Amino acid sequence: MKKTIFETLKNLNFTEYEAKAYLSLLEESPLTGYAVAKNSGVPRSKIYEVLDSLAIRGDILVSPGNTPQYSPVPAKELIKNRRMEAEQNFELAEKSLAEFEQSANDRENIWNIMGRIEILQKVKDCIASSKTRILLEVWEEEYEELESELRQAVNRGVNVTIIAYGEIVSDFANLYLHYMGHEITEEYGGRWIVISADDSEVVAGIVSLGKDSRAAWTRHVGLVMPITEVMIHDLYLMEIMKKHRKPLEESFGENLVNLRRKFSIHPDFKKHYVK
Amino acid sequence: MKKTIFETLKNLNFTEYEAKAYLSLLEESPLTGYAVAKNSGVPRSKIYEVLDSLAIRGDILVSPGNTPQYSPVPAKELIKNRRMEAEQNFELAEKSLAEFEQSANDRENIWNIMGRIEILQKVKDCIASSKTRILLEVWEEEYEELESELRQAVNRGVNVTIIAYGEIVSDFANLYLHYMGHEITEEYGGRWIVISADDSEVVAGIVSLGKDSRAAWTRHVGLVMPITEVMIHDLYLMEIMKKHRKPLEESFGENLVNLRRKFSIHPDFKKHYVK
DNA sequence: TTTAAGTAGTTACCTTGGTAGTCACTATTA
DNA sequence: TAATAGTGACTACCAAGGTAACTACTTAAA
Repeated sequence: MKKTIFETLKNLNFTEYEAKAYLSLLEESPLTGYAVAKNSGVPRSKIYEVLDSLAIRGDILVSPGNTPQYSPVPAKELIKNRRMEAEQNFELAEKSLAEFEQSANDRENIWNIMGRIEILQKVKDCIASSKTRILLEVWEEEYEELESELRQAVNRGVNVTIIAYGEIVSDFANLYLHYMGHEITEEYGGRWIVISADDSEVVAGIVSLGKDSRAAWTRHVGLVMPITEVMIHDLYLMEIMKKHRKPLEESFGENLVNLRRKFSIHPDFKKHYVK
Repeated sequence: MKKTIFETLKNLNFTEYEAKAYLSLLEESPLTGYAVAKNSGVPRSKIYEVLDSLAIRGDILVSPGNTPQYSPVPAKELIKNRRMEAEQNFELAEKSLAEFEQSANDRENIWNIMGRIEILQKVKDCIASSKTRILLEVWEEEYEELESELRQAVNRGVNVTIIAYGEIVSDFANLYLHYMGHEITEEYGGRWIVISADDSEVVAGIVSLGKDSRAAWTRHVGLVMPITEVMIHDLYLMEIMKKHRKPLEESFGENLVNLRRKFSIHPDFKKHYVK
């Protein structure tokens, strides 16, 4: 609980000492420098430079006198101010980086994306810039984070087809579900994501390894084509299954899950990716 | 020009090396690590850790291979991502600091505010939280920055009276102008600002010294009352002047500006405040 | 009235980690 | 061979964190 507060304050460019001092002032104020040091755990020998830097930034107020008193700017105001500063900086950044409007249309390279958040961000960008068709193979967990982007794409007139693992519901996309219990989910060795946008751009990779998740993004025809085709074949298969499940199950033994299991990736493959 | 770009990137938590590497990738991509080092001026021996940290943050993309290629995430996307992160952090901060809703209603202390921006921010907060009446003595330069807050206050039903130095126009407030040429402005030794909100809160100080500007904020009755009264007296005087200018000018010589000049603060007073 | 304890503030020094900067070394490729 | 590509081992610097020892003043109890 308290850890999150400190983390949050550090993200608002507080140092540890500054965070401690500010929080103890929020709890009780006004206080003398000595008292802030005592309550916050910041060494007395440091408290005045810490309070000074807070005062100069406008995060606390100083009441001068023989023993000055310190008081915090209310958290709400502080956040409001920080937000405005940040917004200004973003606008400045947009202006000064505007000249670098690049096409970056290389059909030769394969780009590596590290980290689950980054991967999902790239997938979102893909969806957002798509014009005609999206094929998406995705797990329930990731689908939830992509739903609003997908809905927007559909509203733009993009044809969205989703092959999903898990129990998802969608009123806007063509949906194909790979039903399965949770036990089976574990066996897969991890969740992956594959997206093909406008048959010209692909992101594919593992997303269940947190920071160690890896994906590739490419416009390389030699990859876009086969990956897109694989998904299309999967769709064929599912259409066939829908209509002819019984005869197929009979010919492959008691169920098709075992067949799937036979060809699946060995769970140990993870070890190659996780440091 | 280029300095601002580096400054801006540093504010988006780039290090100097990271900024150089990213900018050179924006100018030309994809590049090998070696080429990035060459174009950007980052030492070759550092370029890979720099590019790694950029890649892990998702600011650039890596195309693996015998000699990996690097490509930047377009500036627009980068800023969009940063903005989302920042917004999330602000919302988190608001939640975790919500418990510290303090009244901070001390009528005993006088709080020192350092820096022009911080002072104006405090004045804005005062205006925003006012309920009944605002008396504001202000220069044209500062008035412009406060106008929208003042307008909102009036729309809330707050009675706003402004004593202004300079040529300002306002269709919503009671406005009293101290007309004067620019030569006279210089003589004052600096611009000040005084605001009294709801007769219970006062901010007063100098705002023309940039970072060295100083102001006091207080709810101390011993200060709020006299300061508010001084402004009211100023208003009286201006009303009187409006109607009886001629006889007064006759009794004090050719004009009243000279009288004002006689009693004004000596310009050297600045030296006490500027380091 | 001296003593001890608490309050208030300052000076000096030390450690650590991250960033920056340099040199020297090995491969590989054209 | 020269340019390209990559690595390891240093040094320097600074901000942040951390500790110790000092002065000076006030208050309350022995």
